[in-house]
Formats: sequence, structure tokens, C-alpha cells
Amino acid sequence: MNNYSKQREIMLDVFKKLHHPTAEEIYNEVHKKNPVISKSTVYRNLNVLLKNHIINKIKVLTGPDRFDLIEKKHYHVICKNCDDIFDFIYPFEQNELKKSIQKQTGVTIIINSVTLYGICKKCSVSKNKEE
Amino acid sequence: MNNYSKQREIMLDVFKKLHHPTAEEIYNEVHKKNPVISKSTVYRNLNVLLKNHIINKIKVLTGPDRFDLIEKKHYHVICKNCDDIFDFIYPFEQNELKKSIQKQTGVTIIINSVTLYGICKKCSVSKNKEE
DNA sequence: TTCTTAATTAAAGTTATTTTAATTTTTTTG
DNA sequence: CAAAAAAATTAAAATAACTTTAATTAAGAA
Repeated sequence: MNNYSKQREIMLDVFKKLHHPTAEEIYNEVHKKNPVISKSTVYRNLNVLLKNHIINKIKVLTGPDRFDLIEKKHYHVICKNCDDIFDFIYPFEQNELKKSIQKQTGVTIIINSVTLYGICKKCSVSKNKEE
Repeated sequence: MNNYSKQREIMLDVFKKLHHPTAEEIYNEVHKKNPVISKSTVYRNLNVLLKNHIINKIKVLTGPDRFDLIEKKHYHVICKNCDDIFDFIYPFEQNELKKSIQKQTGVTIIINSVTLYGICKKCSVSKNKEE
């Protein structure tokens, strides 16, 4: 990937509109702009963008993977109930954590892609009703 | 799930042997002990154990989900290259982080299931050869 | 024991994603 | 610019991981 193909450019455009989209959501949006683009192209280009560290893949507990543009460093909290993703920032880069993990596991954190799980506001309200 | 079925008991036994196993790996091990247990039972019981907070699901970047017994609080670093999972401990429970996330996102962290990504020792060595 | 509920199995179904093979587009080079 | 080579795309088929279904079996309560 040296420069961008037309479809890849459209995909990047679409990324700016959507919030943590799934491949399907990207496909739908991209399809509006150019109905000729196929789903396999979307999937393939997602992988190209991933390999080039232009986007991130976010794994949720259920349902399809989600993606986001790597722009500024932020982390994700995922609601264990509805799988909604929220961004937050935090000074995780303190060497302390990095060094501690190095020592314990031998793993060098390169992309501080922190994911936490919790219960979002909506779900903590509605949880009292059902179940 | 009030008490355990035979198959569920076997599954819990198997969990103590394996390190972050996939459903398939659990099935294989369980199958050795009792060849009559089906794959659908393994999958179904994994979901039962998840709902009852006895095990955790770990999402890796590629490949099938992994699971582990919730015993003592620990977190995971996943190698972006080989998807291997390493455990580490860290005092994340400091209220500071919890409160900060609450404020920013409205999400209440319940299970501090932190996941970070990096490159493990093995991969950082072999990476210099290929590609 | 008989009734009721829960758990299991095997097979079929689903969802998300990848691969393949044929075609089209883009880039390189003479 | 034209021919050759490389890269990207499409549609369809294939795959991987997991879930659902329908029929059967096992367990617990009355």
C-alpha cells in the first residue's frame, strides 16, 4: 500500500463519520457513496489498514469486530451488557506500568490499547427492570 | 445453575489444567475424560459459567475466543503478533482510574478486565528475520 | 412412581470473515 | 504512449466459530 486506491480513500472518509463501526456498517456507508464497492473489498482493505497501523481493531464480547481510526491515543471501556464502546483517556504511559509488564511477562507494550469492561449508565438503569 | 452437572464438573476440572484455553481445546481435553460429551455442551456450559462469573472470556485479535477461571484478579497482555496471552498483576483498582472513567464515560467498571497489546519476546526476536 | 424441569446430544443453521478465481485497474518500463 | 507486470477489485464459494433446534435423557419434586 503505497498510495490509496479509490475504494480505500472512500473507506477512510467513512471512518471519520462513524463511531467504532463494524465492517458491515462501513460497507453500508461506503455503498451509499459508491454502490459498486464489494464487501470483500471492505474486509480486505480493513486488513490493509490494520497492517499499516492506520486503524485499530476492537474486539467486543459479542458480535462483530469494530474498528477505529488511530488518531489520538485513547482507550476503550466496553459495556458488558450492551457491548457499546466508550472512549476515555488516561496517563497509562507512565513507565511504571510498562516496566512492570515487561518484567512480569517479557511483553513490550507497543500500542497501549487498553480495554476495560463495565456497565454503562443506560444498562445499569434498565437492569433493575428485567431479569 | 444451582449445582453442577457431571459435564460441567469435568469442564471445571479441565480448566485447572489448561492455560487460557479455547472452546476447542476444552472440548478435546474433556473428550479424553468422557468421550460422550458433545461440543455443543461445551459451548453451552461455557456460556453458563460466564453468566455466573466463574470464568472470563478473553477476546484475542485473531482466532477463537479464550477463557479462564476467575480466581485471583489479574490482567492480560496479548501479543499482537502471535496472539499469545500473558497474565500480569497491577494495582489498577486505585479509585483514581475508576472515578476518572466514571466521569468521562458514565461507565462503572465492574470487572477490571484490562487487556493490553504488545509484542512478546519470541516474536520480537523472530520479527527481525522475516518480512 | 409419575410429573416437571433441566441438561444433553447431534445435526442443522447462522454470522462474520477469508479465500479463490476471474476480471479490471493501475503502475512501470521500454 | 503502448505493452507488460503488478496490484486491486468483484462475486461467489468456502471456512471457522459459534448458536439454535428438536429429539432424547437425566435429575429432582410431588
